[in-house]
Amino acid sequence: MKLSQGVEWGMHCATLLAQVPDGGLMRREALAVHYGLPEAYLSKHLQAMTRAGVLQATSGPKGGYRLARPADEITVLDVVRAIEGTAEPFICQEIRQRGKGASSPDECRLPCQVNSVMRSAYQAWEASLRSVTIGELVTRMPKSVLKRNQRLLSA
Amino acid sequence: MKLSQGVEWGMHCATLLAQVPDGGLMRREALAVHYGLPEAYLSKHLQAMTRAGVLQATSGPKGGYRLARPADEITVLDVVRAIEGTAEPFICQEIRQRGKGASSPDECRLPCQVNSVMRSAYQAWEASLRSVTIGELVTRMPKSVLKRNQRLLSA
DNA sequence: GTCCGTTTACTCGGATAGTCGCTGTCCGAGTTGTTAGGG
DNA sequence: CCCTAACAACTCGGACAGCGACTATCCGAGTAAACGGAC
Repeated sequence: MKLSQGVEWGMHCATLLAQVPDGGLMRREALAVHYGLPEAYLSKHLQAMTRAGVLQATSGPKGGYRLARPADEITVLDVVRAIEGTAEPFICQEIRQRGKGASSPDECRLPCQVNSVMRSAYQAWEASLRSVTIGELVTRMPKSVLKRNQRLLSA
Repeated sequence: MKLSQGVEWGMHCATLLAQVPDGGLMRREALAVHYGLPEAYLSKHLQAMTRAGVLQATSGPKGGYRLARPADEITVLDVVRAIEGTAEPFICQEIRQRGKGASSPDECRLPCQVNSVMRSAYQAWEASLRSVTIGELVTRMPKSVLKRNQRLLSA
């Protein structure tokens, strides 16, 4: 139960891209420099976010990344799932049906309660992440930071 | 973001130990056979649960494991944390303070919003797991299974 | 001056090693029941 | 017959390899701008 550090990178990059004026782009290197991250490895996560449909990439000169949708329509969960994948953290292996004390298939009509509890917790986690958008995160940032970013991004 | 399979093993073993009459014990081998699990590896997880204070181990002949507390006072979260550890899944590395666009320490008086969102989601996950006890899981099991276990455990 | 083709430089994407933690296994330390001997 | 002490067997605990996933990096494929020449 550990999240990849790429989640933090992806989240901050998404919030930064949300501050880029209108349809502007931002190069991979600019993102890396802004947060002091290794550019080569950051590309791996940006790539994943692009595949997941969170970012949109443009090749060639004047190319770069942009948000694929308005920042208010991208949830934190979207970013996390883009980087961490969509697989559930708990995978029930139905050990109740194995071994000496195995339950019959008839007794397993109802889903394994252990699995149900774990799934409920996961859904609560997802719901919490889904309730916040990238756009909201931007508005919560200190105004001095937003101003500085506006200045840096226009240059 | 992936849970160890040991969580499933630990959960089922805990529910089974909750069905042992009064202060009875259960050997490691008996637990492994009941669910068809490799005894050697299962010991690793039982060990962790013992260290965490969820189980209580007795050495020597007639030894074995028992629940350290009444089943109604052991939450699912207790078992999960015993096996997975108590470290938070998201560890904020404060990249907002690094790089060209670094925020000043004064601007970081408030906690990183990304970190706050991730922590809230984790707390929601924990709350969900804390709301269910091992005792409750036992009552939700099919009665035919409980009967069979009673018979197997008395022998 | 305008249009077109070539060149060129720049961007992202995928293929490639390195390292940490979970997976899987074994044997040793500690404890308790047992048993043999003496009183 | 009872008590004691050594023995033996059984249980859990920690130390030891194996493997997959995240970490970290590089170079190549593709693209669009820029430039030079022809009309």
